[in-house]
Amino acid sequence: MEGDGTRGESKSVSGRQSGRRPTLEEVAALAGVGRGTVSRVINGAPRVSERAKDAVARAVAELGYLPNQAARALAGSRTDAVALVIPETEARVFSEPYFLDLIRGVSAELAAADRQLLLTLVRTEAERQRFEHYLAAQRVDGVLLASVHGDDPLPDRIARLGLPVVMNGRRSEAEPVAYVDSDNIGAGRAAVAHLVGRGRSRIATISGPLDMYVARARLGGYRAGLAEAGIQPDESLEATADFTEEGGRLAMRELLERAPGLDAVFAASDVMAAGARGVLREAGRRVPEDVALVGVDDSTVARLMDPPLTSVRQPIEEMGRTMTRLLLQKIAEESGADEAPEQGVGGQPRQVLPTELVVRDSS
Amino acid sequence: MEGDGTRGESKSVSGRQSGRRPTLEEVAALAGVGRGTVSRVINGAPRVSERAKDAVARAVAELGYLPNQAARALAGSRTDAVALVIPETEARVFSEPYFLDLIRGVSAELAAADRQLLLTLVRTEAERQRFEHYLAAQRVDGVLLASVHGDDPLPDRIARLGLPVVMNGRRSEAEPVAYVDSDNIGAGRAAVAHLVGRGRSRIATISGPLDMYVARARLGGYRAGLAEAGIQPDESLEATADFTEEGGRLAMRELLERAPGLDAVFAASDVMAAGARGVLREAGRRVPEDVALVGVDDSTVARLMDPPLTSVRQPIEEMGRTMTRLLLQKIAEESGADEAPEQGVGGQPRQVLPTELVVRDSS
DNA sequence: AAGTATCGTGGGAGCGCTCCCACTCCCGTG
DNA sequence: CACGGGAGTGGGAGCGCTCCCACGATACTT
Repeated sequence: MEGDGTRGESKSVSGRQSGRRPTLEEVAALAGVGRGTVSRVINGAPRVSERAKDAVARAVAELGYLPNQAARALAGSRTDAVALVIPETEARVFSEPYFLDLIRGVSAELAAADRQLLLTLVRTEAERQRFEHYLAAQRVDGVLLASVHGDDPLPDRIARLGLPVVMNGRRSEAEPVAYVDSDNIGAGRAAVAHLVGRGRSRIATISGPLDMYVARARLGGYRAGLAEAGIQPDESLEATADFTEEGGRLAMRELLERAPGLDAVFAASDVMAAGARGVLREAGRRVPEDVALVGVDDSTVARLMDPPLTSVRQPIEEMGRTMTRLLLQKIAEESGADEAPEQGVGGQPRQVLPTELVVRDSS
Repeated sequence: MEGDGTRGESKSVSGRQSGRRPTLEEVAALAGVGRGTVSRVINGAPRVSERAKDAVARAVAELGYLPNQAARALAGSRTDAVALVIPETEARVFSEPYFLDLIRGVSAELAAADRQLLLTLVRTEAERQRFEHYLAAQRVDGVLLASVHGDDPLPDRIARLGLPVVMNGRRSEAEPVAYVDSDNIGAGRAAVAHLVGRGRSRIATISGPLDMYVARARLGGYRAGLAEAGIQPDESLEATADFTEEGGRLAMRELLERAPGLDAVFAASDVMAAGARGVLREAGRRVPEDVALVGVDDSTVARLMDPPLTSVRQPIEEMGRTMTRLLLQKIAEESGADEAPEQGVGGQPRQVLPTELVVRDSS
């Protein structure tokens, strides 16, 4: 059928330059150089004369040339795209703005490097399968993985496919895969130090699920903080929840029962702090007069609480940027293997970003 | 002698140079058919014999064949990718979970259709430029546009490029571009009807910025609701804010001053309601006893407020799904132009999804 | 001076797919 | 019993790019 005309005619609308989109070949012709030279200029390859660079630049500008990504990917076997994987399970677990901030950081950094962001939310096992197919089909150059659970095999599986990976958060202290995390231990310590500074001594904590490293780290920080202040640890002051509001509520009830004399609570997330706050109110404890309260995340929730919640801020967007930078670096090293002199043996890059206490009225 | 050792031997797990992926050609060879036939089977083209279909399916399974997307895109001039554009300006404006929910819906629907999601956050003019380049470079088959401002030229510009577009929300009542919106007028009406049912009669409203259709629509719904209840409209009961908490605070102060006798407030977003709630507390007005409060979005904020906020829920994720479905349909129609189903003359598809009142303690 | 390393360059050879034309069957028809 | 025609098929011709080899020109050796 000739009826396939869509191709030619829909393009003629853009009209401004000659109908079709210009190709490398046309640029080369106009610049009076060969295809190879144009390609080198476009890709910033080293040995090209100034004269050629100039001519090509002019031709590119005149024709409004834009490289065809598909052709590039086919010929160069790379995609200029990076996947950001978010396991939906955790979307509830962390306070919502978290992922948006992370995406923001990743997106910005990727845009700056002229890379595409492929967002993949995997919630079901089926979607996970599908995603692994994706990877196998080499549709991306690398993978960013958001908050992974303690026993998630995905990171290793991806790494085994030979694809560069960087995670947000880690699965354990000795994480073998490259990651960017925030200083969760520091977060716990800072919170406790602050509470101690406010004259509190019966400081309880509501931690996250202990199969998550982030939860263990914050709990560890809490204990370290107590130790540093010379306060005896007391197991009856430690309760475990699941990062949800309801979990925070339950844990707080438990704590009040076990240790009615507590005068402060460090909740490992703002949302859990919100739950705790409700229970405290029901129990007739004033915040901060009777019980001081500190959360983690510095999310909207913290600001909207009554009283506004003191919280440990994580540099989420910055984590997104950092992990992206790390990944791009790994990708670059991988392709130009000879170009990576400093890289030692088997050492995966890891980075831990500092957290910061934001003091409000709840403490 | 097949010197090609297709199977088994190239199992070196060294990682770097992973065993080559099988190509169409190899599948064809194994299935004992031609390339064309395999392509037809893979793409579900019509006239292929059952026998051939079968042989190909078997070969595909055996080799673990996955089509190379880049090659597909190059040869077929389509990308199987869709861009979701979120203008960052509004990220603050709407309550945060909004976009994540939207992304979730889009992502799910796209995954089901085996399409890639390209997320693009444009915050600066520079990023906007870059994005338009992207589009011009035809790296996507279509574009989804999230909450666009009243005077944004982007939708029209994209449409002019000949790319299918579907927006979330609209710029005005007579939106020329295809869109999916929620029933904002209905939201206002429902809120007012509910408040009237609770015996309130001096019902105020805090609306969003009136250059946004969504704000005008909710305000319109509010007025319609009053009219339906036979209540005289009163301009001193209408205040305008900007969808932020601080804006809600300012508007509430203004309202208390202008109309101290008010007994209810319909805020056009939960976040603004939260701001208003603070002011009411400072002013010694109890919620809901003295003043009933209703928001819109049914976000986390609503649940965490004290008392929990009655709010009009929008089906955000469903909007994401719907707009994606619409877009995919447009894309399909565009390529297989003769297939165009019921779609009439020049009419862009539009859909308005219902909202739903979630009653809590604030009213 | 000739020889050798180096730079800058053009262009052939694909990358893996879709498109489409040509071809073979094999049916029904006149 | 030849004939037109549709169903089913194979494979050539690219899509626009990168890779890489070969080549001439320049620069540096000895």
